[in-house]
Parts: sequence; structure tokens; C-alpha cells
Amino acid sequence: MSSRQTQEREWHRQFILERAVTEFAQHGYQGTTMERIAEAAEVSKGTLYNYFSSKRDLFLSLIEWGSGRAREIVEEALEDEEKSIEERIRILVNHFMEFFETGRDIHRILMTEGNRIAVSGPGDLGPAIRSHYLKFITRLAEFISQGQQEGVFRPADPQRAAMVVLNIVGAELSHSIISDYPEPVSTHAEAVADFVLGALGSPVISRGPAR
Amino acid sequence: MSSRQTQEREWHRQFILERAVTEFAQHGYQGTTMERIAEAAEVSKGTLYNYFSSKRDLFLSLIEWGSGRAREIVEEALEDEEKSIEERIRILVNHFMEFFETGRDIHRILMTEGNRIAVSGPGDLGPAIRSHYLKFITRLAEFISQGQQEGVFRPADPQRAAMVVLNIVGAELSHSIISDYPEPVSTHAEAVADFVLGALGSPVISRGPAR
Amino acid sequence: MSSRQTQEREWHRQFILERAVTEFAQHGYQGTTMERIAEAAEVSKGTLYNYFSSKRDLFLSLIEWGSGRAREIVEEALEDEEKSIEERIRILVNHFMEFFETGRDIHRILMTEGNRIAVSGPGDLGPAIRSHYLKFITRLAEFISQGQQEGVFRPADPQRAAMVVLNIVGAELSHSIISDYPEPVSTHAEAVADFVLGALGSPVISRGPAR
Amino acid sequence: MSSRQTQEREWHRQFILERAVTEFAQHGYQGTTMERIAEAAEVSKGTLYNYFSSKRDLFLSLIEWGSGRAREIVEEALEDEEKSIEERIRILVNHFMEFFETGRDIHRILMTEGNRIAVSGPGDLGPAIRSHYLKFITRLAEFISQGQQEGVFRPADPQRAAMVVLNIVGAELSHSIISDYPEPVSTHAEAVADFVLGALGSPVISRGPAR
DNA sequence: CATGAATGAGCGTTCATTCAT
DNA sequence: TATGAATGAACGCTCATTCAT
Repeated sequence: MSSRQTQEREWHRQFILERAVTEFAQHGYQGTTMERIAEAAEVSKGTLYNYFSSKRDLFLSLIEWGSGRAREIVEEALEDEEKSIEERIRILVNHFMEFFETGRDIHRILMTEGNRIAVSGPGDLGPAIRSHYLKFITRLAEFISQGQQEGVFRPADPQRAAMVVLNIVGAELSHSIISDYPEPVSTHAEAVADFVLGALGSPVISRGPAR
Repeated sequence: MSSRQTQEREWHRQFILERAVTEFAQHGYQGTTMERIAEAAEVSKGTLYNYFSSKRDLFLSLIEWGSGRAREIVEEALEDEEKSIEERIRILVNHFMEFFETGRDIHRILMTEGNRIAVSGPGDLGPAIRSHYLKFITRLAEFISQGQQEGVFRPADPQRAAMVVLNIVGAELSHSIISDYPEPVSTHAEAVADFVLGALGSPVISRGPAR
Repeated sequence: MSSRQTQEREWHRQFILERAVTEFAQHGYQGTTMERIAEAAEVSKGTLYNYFSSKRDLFLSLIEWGSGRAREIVEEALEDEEKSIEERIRILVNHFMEFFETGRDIHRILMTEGNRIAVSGPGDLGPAIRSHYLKFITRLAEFISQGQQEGVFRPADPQRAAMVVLNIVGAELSHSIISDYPEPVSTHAEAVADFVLGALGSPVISRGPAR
Repeated sequence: MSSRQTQEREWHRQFILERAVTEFAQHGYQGTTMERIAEAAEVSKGTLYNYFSSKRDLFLSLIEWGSGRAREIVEEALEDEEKSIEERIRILVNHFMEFFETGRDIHRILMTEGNRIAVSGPGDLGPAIRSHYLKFITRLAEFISQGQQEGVFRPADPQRAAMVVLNIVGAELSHSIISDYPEPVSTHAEAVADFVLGALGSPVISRGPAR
């Protein structure tokens, strides 16, 4: 097969994934039909199976892709050792918020469906997703641990703290849905970061409009 | 119909709901079949339809019941005006943690399935659930608002803050699932309360083993 | 469940099997759809699954039923020790021919589909069918072995001989299909028995119209 | 188009057929996919359709080819008028057994799938196959008829007798499958011939190890 | 001519719901 | 009221066939 064909095949695969994300985000794993995905991706049902061996495979590919992107965000935000710990947390939240804007759907899946499926999903999706989740959490926990050693954060189980950070960020997503406000979610990145830093124990000096 | 018959009917209905909770918690809304619920409730499939007009109705009844119980917890914890704001938050978290222990399933549904379905569930479960959610959040937001006025909490959008509180508590649930630790979740109520108070802006003086 | 209900359920199951036989006989295992069986049995597709867990299960039940009936025929024909060996073979062939008349379809399945599937069927039907086949062949082989010891039949591998007998009887089925003759297959039982006895080595003295 | 091109095209066609035989033999008509055939023939799926207009056409070509080869065997074995009738039957059986060895697959198809499809196959394969079958049977019947006139065989419907011969040979195939013995089928050609001659009414004087 | 991506009708199977008993 | 057999629409998935390259 020529390289160009391989390339195009990969593009097409990506395209299908991108369209599928929205469906899964809106209807959940079980509620999303291959038929709908096919329509959303503007291909026939059969074509889906030329790219993914099953619905499960498609969904897992999507989780992998999404959690990969999320890990990149964490990495990019945390790796710059020149910046202060607090600064880096703010950047992390910021990047996450922006990721929401463009990848709001994939995040929603990661947060809710992933959470539920990690418990006892159909076709044993659980372990696979849980593993992606853990890689993600672990990196964040390491950073928090470092912050604790430097005295910036108060002592607490780093993994629990990482989970808390993740869920506070997720709370903003829920809030945006419930409140149905018009402005981009990332507008509130500062406010969210305040909650995160507060939870981790850092003295909060909000730089947002409040106060 | 005699009052006693009415009473028994109501008991039976409750019994079915209690058995259904576990199923929904384990398999999600779509993944739970009426067949399974019937078996779990030790009745026939047909009987289910004598008590609930549809699967949707059954699930909604369950959400209503669960979120009702959750609202009671919030109310009980927050109403005692003799206690300090911070004290009441700690009690709230404590009660929630205990609710997890006994009603872990209903909570899991409220947190994950509820969250997802609130967006765009099958058969338009969304609006109904969202309304329950809001009543719940609103009460918490009122209390936080009061705390802010009293200067105990730092200023922030109270509804957003309420959502953050809820999600921090939810984080512990996720953490317990991921970490698969053996002790009761409520063991960690103190640690969770610390995160909550930190996020809300209260100066944290942990009374747990840390420090 | 009352005994009458159980009884009726069993009848219904039998009825479905009887209707299914024709379909499988005409279109083979893979060529027969559950839809067609449902139509033939005058029920909905879903009902089929109230009685059989899968297409495979339905087919296997049918094979079991048919091969059970066939074994009974063999047993009935061969057990009467008062009759001569040759006489019993003639009775056997006769009964088989009559079985064809009423159960032509099940026989066709046993002969052709069974044969093919025994090799490498879909969903590993092979071993199950092969086992039924063997019980059947073994009883016949025992009888032939006895005949050989009594000097009525010439020496030969009894199992091979049993297979030959079965296939000669089967040949008549093929012949009736190819020639498309109008009279009942059992009309030719004598002629078929002559072939069988000849093959087994008994001196043939046909009592049919030939000679 | 040059003759050489035509030639090569024909070769390629043959090659595909030879590879397809194995697939059809193992999985049956319906159970064999064009995908599998393409893989087995080391071409793409599309190419298959350059040589055969449809799966049906491919299968029919294969039946034609196989039954042609079978007819040749019959012809070769029976035409040598110098040999005795009995001798020629033994040669026929022998050749058939050898044909099994090299063309076991095509035979299996002819015997089982062919048999079933002859009745009412998908896409009306029936009549076409039946016609091949008849040509084949008819030649054998003629020979048997001759044997009967010469008094070597007892009187019987020649076509029925031909069918019986064919099925006895087929019995050995079934037997080899059921018994799963290791030696080549042709090892037992003598034994099979004994059964055939016995069935046709010839006095059996086995030349095999038995007696 | 060779390819393999695209197609869509059709398959086996599931399950919420109905209804005669 | 309680039952569970019957239903049929809808699902995930397969595969013979087409066609642009």
C-alpha cells in the first residue's frame, strides 16, 4: 500500500473518531448505536467495521486518544520547572479548560462514561479504561507530592488529591451544563484554579474579578 | 381500597426500588434490563408494570427517592444553626460519606449516570433529573453564600462552589473504586472535609492523622 | 408452574421443532434464518428465543430429537431376538423407509447437514453431532457383528459395515429426489433391503418384483 | 488478446478454483466467504470478480470441474472392455478412493454440499448441480445395466443401483471422518469394493486381508 | 487487469412492553 | 393483582458486490 493511501486511511480513521466522540458524549456507550456513528461520520455502517473491529474497539480507541491528549496537557503544564508550583497548577487548569472548549465531548466521556464503565462496563471495558485513568492520575499525583514536599501544599494522600483536582475541574463542566451559561468555559479558569489551589491547601490569593 | 392495602402497595413499591438501585448502579440505565430488576425484586416482569409505568418511570422514581434522601442529608446537616459553618460542612461531608456506605449505589447513580443523563439521556430523562439536581445544589449554594457573607468562605459563585463541594465528595468515591481500598469510605470523611473546606477558602486545620 | 402449563410449553416447543425441521432440511443450517423458522412456526422471532437459547441450540435440539427417534427405530427393529438376523435387517430398512415418509426432513438433515457439520461446522456443532452419530452407528455395528459371528454376514469391519448400511438407505433418499418419482419411498423398501443384505454378504433372494 | 494471455488467464482461473475447493469443503457454500477465497487464492476480492461473475458462479464452476473429473474417472475405469465387469468395478472404486486422496475436498463437496444444494440451494443452484449429478449417475447406471444383462449383477433398477454404489463409496469417506483413522482412505479400497460388489449382487470373494 | 475501500441488505439476538390467564 | 409467554423494533455485526484508482 502506498504511503499516501496509508496516510489517508489514518485521516479517515481520525475523522470517524472525532465524529463518534460527540455521539458517545451525548448518548453514552450503550446509548450510542453504530448506525448513528455511521451517520455522524458520513459513512455506511459497514465502513465503520473497516476501521474498527467492533463498537468496543472504536470506543476504546477513542478513550485512548482522548486520555493520551489529556496526559499531554498535564505533561506540558507541569514539566516547566522554571515556574512555581502554584503557577503550574494554574496553567494546568487553564489548559484543561481550553481542552474542554475544543474537546468538551471527549472530556465528558472521560469523566462520566469512563467513570461508570471503569466499575463494571459491558464487555469488560473496565480494566482497559481504568489503566488509562491511572496513568493520568499518577502523573498528577507525583506533581502534587512534590508540591507537598516543598511545603506549597498541605500533606494529604497525593492520589486522593489528584482525584480531587480532576473532579473540581469536572465540576465546572457540570456547572456549565446545569447553568447553561453562554460564555466559554475557559473564561472561568481562574475561578476554578482558585478552588483547586484552595483544596490543595495553598493560601488562596485570587487574581480573578472576585475581590 | 383499604388503607392497609395502600400501605402494603407502597411498601412493595419501595422494596422494588431498593432492589433496582443495585442493578442500575452496577450496569447503568441502558445496561439494566427489566428482567434483571424483576429477578432482583423477586417478582415477575409483569408485576413491575403494575407499580411503574415504564423503565423510565422506575428509574426516575429512583432518582427522586435518592435525591430526596440526599436533600434530607444536606438539610439535617446544615439546619443546626447553633453549630459553626465549618462544623456544619464537616457534618455534611460525614453524613454524605455514611450515605455512601449504606446507599453507595444510589450515590453512584446520582453521580455518574445522573450526571450523564442530565445532559441528554434516552427518552429525555434529562430535564427531570436536572430539576432534582438543582434543588439539591441550590440548598447547598444558599448555605455557602451564607458562609461567604459571614467571611468564613472566600467570595465565589455559590452555585459553582456547591458543585465543587459535591464533586470533591464524588472524587472520594472514584478514588475508592480506583484504589480498591478495603476500609469503609467514611473512614476518610475528615480528609475529604479538609479538601472541601480548603476549596471553599476556609483556613484548613486538619484534625485527621495528617499533621 | 402448573403441570398443564408445563405440558403446553413442551408441546409448543415440539411444534416449533417440527416446523423448523423442514426449513433446515430445505436450506441447511446456515441457509435457514430464524426469521423463516419463526414464520414457519407461526410465532415471532422473539418467541423462538423463549424456547431455545440460540439458533445453534434449536438445531442441536432437533438433531437430538431426530437421532433419538432414529435410535429407537434401530432398537425396535433389532431387539426381537426371535426373528432371524436377515429378517431383522429387512424390518430395520422397512422402518427406516417409513421414518423417511414422515420424517424425511429430519433424515435429510441427519444425512447431509449432519455429515457436513460433523466435519467443521459453524460454532463447533461438530462434536455434539458426531457423538449422536456414533451412538447410532455403534448399535447397528453391534448387530452386524453378531450376524457375522453367526455366519450370516461375511467378515468386515462392523463399524464400516454399519456406515455402509446407513448410506445405502440414504442412497434411496437421494434417488427419490433425483428421480422425482411419485410413489412413497417406502414402496422400495424391499429393493433397498436387497442392496443392504447383498452388501453385508448375505445370499440375496429378493422377494420383490425383480426376479 | 494473444493466445498466451488467454492461456494464462485460464491458468489463473484454475488456480483460484483449486484454492477455493478447500474453503468450500471446510465451511460449506454459505459458510465460505469471498474474503477467505481471495486470501486462499492470494488475490484481492475484486480480482475474484474478474474471473467469476459471482460466488454462485465460482461455486458452480467448481462443481462442474469436479464432477467433470469424476466423470472422467468413471469413464476411464469402465471403458476398458477387455476387463471383466467385476474387475472394472474394483478399478472404479480404486480410482475413486485415490481421487479422494488428492481431491478429497472436491468429493466432500460433491457428496454433501452438492447433495443438499441439489434439493433447493440458495440462488437456485439446485438444477445446475442436479444435471451434473445425473450425467454422472447415468454413465454408471449404463454400466451396471450391462452387468445385469451379462448376469454378473442381479436385476435391479440400474439408476438406484448406481446411487447405491456412489453412496457406499461415500460411506467410506464418512467412516474415515468419524473414525478419524490415520491411514489413507484408499487403503480400504478393497473392503469398499467388496461392499459394492455385494450390493450389486455379485458373489463376493474378498481378496483383502479378511478371510 | 488488480486492488481494497465503500456499501447496505440481511443476519442472530436482545429487551421493553403488552396481555390473556 | 400476579404471571410469564408473546411480540417486534432495534441492535451489533457480516459479507457479496461495486467501483474509483
